[in-house]
Amino acid sequence: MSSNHTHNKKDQTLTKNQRIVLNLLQDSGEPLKAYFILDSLKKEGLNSPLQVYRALDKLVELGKIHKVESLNSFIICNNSNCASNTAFTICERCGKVKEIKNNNLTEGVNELVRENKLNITRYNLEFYVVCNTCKIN
Amino acid sequence: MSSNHTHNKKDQTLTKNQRIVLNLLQDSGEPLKAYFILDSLKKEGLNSPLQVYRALDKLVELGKIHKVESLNSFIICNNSNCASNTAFTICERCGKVKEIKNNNLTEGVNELVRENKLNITRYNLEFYVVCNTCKIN
DNA sequence: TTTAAATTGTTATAATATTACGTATGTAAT
DNA sequence: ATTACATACGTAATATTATAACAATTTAAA
Repeated sequence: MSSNHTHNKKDQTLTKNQRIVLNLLQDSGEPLKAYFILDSLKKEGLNSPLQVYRALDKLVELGKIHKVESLNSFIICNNSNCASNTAFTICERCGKVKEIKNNNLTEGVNELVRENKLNITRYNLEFYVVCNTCKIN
Repeated sequence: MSSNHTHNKKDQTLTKNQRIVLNLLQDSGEPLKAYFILDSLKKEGLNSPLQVYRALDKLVELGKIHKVESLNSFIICNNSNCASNTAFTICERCGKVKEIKNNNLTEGVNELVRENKLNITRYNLEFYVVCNTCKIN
């Protein structure tokens, strides 16, 4: 049983559907839409939207993936120990999405949240940008 | 021609469909979904989803309303001179949505954006909270 | 090993949003 | 006033995103 994916222990507890959806998102690195995932995994045995949505829901719950709300898409979490707080940059020109992690911006936001003593349980931040590649061109 | 709505000059340039959609969102103060708006305005002459979506698109473009992405809903802008940057709190218990404006949090975010010299053109921030009312109960 | 919880597969349908097309309207330049 | 242009309109059809309902099965734990 070899695989070109690196899984941690916790991945072993995923069900088959959850695992193949996670692998696809992992390999892609880009945000993918539910029905694209469905089409891509037909050959793996996924037949209905609900199978995809159920896997996605679970993976979001586990913090392994995130939903990019304004794109109706799902992306692998690139921050292994991230909580439910998410922050993304989305390039307005090319659509590229990056998860922002552990930088001044997210630290600053966390501090602001603490300072302001809002009862914030989690947040989702979407920053629209012109990415470096697009900026040059 | 009297009205219980307060309109500024610019509202005069809105078309009929745009105006009745704006008025509904204004009177409601809550985020409303497109098809709810459609149902509500049947009697005013709105017949198809597209009429609603076109009005909503224009109003978003004008900055008079905002889309709350994670709710697929639209809410009146309560900050008359706001740009395309938006920040909301969303109560996880009761669903109440408030636009955050001109407070420490948004000022802080603006400063972080400046400091980090990201090519950010606009942002949408959604903070999930337990609102004061729900916190008590 | 029996019970409870979670997951599965399937069908159907709900909810959200856009495409395509032709018509009408308002505005500005000729 | 007439043309040209952009914007908005109305309507029908369709695409996209997501969930409900139900029965069967697997899994984990007591």
